[in-house]
Amino acid sequence: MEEDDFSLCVLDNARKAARAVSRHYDKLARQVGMTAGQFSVLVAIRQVRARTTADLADRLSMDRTTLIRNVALLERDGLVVSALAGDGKAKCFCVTERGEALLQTALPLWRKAQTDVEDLLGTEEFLKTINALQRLSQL
Amino acid sequence: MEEDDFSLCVLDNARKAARAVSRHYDKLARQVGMTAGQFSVLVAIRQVRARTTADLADRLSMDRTTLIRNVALLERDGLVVSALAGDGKAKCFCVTERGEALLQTALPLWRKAQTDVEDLLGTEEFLKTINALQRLSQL
DNA sequence: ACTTTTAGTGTGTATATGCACACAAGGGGG
DNA sequence: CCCCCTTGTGTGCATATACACACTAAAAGT
Repeated sequence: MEEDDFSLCVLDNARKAARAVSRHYDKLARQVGMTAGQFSVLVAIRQVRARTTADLADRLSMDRTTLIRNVALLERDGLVVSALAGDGKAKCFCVTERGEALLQTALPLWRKAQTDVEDLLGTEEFLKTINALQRLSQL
Repeated sequence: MEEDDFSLCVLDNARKAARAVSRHYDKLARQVGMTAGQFSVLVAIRQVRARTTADLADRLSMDRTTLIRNVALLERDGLVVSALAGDGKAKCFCVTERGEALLQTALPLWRKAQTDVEDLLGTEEFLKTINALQRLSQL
């Protein structure tokens, strides 16, 4: 056990980083009445008109059932509507006008958060870090 | 909005990475009846004999109240005991024999998980990634 | 036509996370 | 002595996360 260096534990470091980042983005997102996670899902729905929830979950690298509950909160707040697709099985989601408006007020805050990180790391390191995170996601 | 590149969103990428890493480590940890997070806390308690919960939470970059509930689960399972320190306010934690035994069975799995990541990234990139995660934690 | 497979949705349970808040004890001023 | 401040602990609430499981409907096999 003595030869184990837990300061190199990927789990610890990944979760610490995610917690720190989430806290930072969350503080900003809550200024406009959402959580950081809700912002992420809202952007994802807006960008990719996913055909199924499983499809959307894949793109977010999130468990499908986690996504379902996240979207349910967005629907509750009137930011998103869901509808059954023609075939009667699949479900599709759309951002409402209110959701779109909220996104617009949130965007400047998101940009600030991004530049906060860029300022902390420097532009070059920023891009390398994003790349490292993307490679970890493939695990 | 068109100029925003959400594929560079630090929040998304950090959370995706943390979810992927957590899933990987969790699969292994559950083979010996714990979650990955519980393993982390157990190791932390063992390594640093923190004087207070706030102290321990700081080292894990975790909210103090989150830690309290995590430790409560460890106590419930008999892996950790807590005791009030002499001054009557602070609390200290110790890993029990059972907790130590469980740690020993979990360690080979942890080492495997670490080398899995190292194999995915390569040794040099592995160390750079850990470093990037640590810098993100400072946010 | 009936059965099986497949692709999709949703629920139950357990854990994790953190903010707001309340509570408790010791230590100084007044 | 009492008030207040600091330093601890713990709870309530809301959200996030994911595994196991159940349900539904189209599609395909025989």
